[in-house]
Amino acid sequence: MKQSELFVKTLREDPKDEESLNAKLLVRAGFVYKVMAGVYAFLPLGLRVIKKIENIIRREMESCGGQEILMSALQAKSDWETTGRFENFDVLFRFTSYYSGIDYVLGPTHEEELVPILKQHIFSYRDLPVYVFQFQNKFRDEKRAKSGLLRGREFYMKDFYSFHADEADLDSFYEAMTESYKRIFNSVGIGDKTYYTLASGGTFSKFSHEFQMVTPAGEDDIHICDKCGIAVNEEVFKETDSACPVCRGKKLRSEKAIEVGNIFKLGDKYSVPFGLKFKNENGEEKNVQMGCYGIGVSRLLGAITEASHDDRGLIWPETISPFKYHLLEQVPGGAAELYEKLTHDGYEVLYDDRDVSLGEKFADADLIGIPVRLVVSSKTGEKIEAKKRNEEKIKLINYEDISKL
RNA sequence: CGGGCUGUAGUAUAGCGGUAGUAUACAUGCUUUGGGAGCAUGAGGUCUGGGUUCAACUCCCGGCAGCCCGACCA
Repeated sequence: MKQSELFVKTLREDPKDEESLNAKLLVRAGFVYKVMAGVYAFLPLGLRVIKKIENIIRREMESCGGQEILMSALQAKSDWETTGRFENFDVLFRFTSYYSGIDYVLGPTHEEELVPILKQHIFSYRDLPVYVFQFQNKFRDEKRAKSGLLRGREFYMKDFYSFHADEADLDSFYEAMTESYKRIFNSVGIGDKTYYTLASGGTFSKFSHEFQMVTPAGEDDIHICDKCGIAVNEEVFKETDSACPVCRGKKLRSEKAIEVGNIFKLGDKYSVPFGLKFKNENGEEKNVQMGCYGIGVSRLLGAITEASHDDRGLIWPETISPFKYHLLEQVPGGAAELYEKLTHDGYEVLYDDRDVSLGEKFADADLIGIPVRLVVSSKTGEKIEAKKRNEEKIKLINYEDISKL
């Protein structure tokens, strides 16, 4: 893509209405636009990152057997009354139609919508298990939105729900999903700082499990056991007499972290109020067992920003960068031919063809953070200059070498 | 939800009870081209409602908005 055609421009100054690093960088680099506190729009570059993350997650969810659907964001009050959560879910956005006086809910999560859907399809043990997932904006009326993309009132999320005939089946799927989550966080470039974390909130099992990425910008305190590689959330750490619940090791280190994923065994918490039952092999009626598995995609965008930047700007992991190559030229048209060739050969390249100084292009390239920068100028002759965003080393290379970067 | 801070061009900021300034971005022209280039010209602004005052962007009160701390966060 030609940068001159990108409608978004970078900002020279940090926005005054943002304090958190992820929001400052993403707004300045033109990845997102702040609509209001806790609500962001995704601009072309930001959306490309979102889509890359989404596709990594989608592949994993499909490999776990998940079928993608898209539920509605607008939900029925009656479904929320069925579970008793219309009254007591504290971050629930409720509103009333101006014309009809009918009450609605903006979905903060989708058990209330999905379970009635499955009631139309699940009757027999032969119908189980079922795995369903979606990507969708969620709405939560946070008392205090904060930290840029990390805690918003509207955010983009992957939510996966599993339905099982019994607890053993739920347990084994839960383990498979845990491994899938680890692969996802590795793929998006934060595997080394993301920990499988024991947390409270298990209504059905003793713990729920979070995936916590270590960062000073985080809002949770976790205790990491380097011996077995897991972490314990502060909220359950208090009850563990300072030992790792897994290996009983005593050497845990405390870190600030942000939750980037969360998996729950729900059991029959939602199948009971909705009457989601099936007949087993013996003709006995049983409650369906459920699990749910979330990843905050837009939060992940902010978290990765926090984890990967320097004082000049963003530094994208290759797998989720909006483009793989950023092509700069010294004089207008100087790299036009190379751009055509790269595009023709299938390279994903952002070509800075703007009529501005090379210095400004360097500054913007550092800010935007594409992993490989290519430059064509009077200094490069027949060669192409290549520099990685996370290295200082500059090399002169031939066209054939580009693919090896 | 409690507390604190802050609202001035697109963006970032200065200042003052009496004609609102700078940088940057933008428009036009010329000169430039390896780390946010130079000169000239031009256009563009005081969150909102009330109060005090001869006069309010400035002082006072309310509202709204943003950020931060706390509480909250299946």
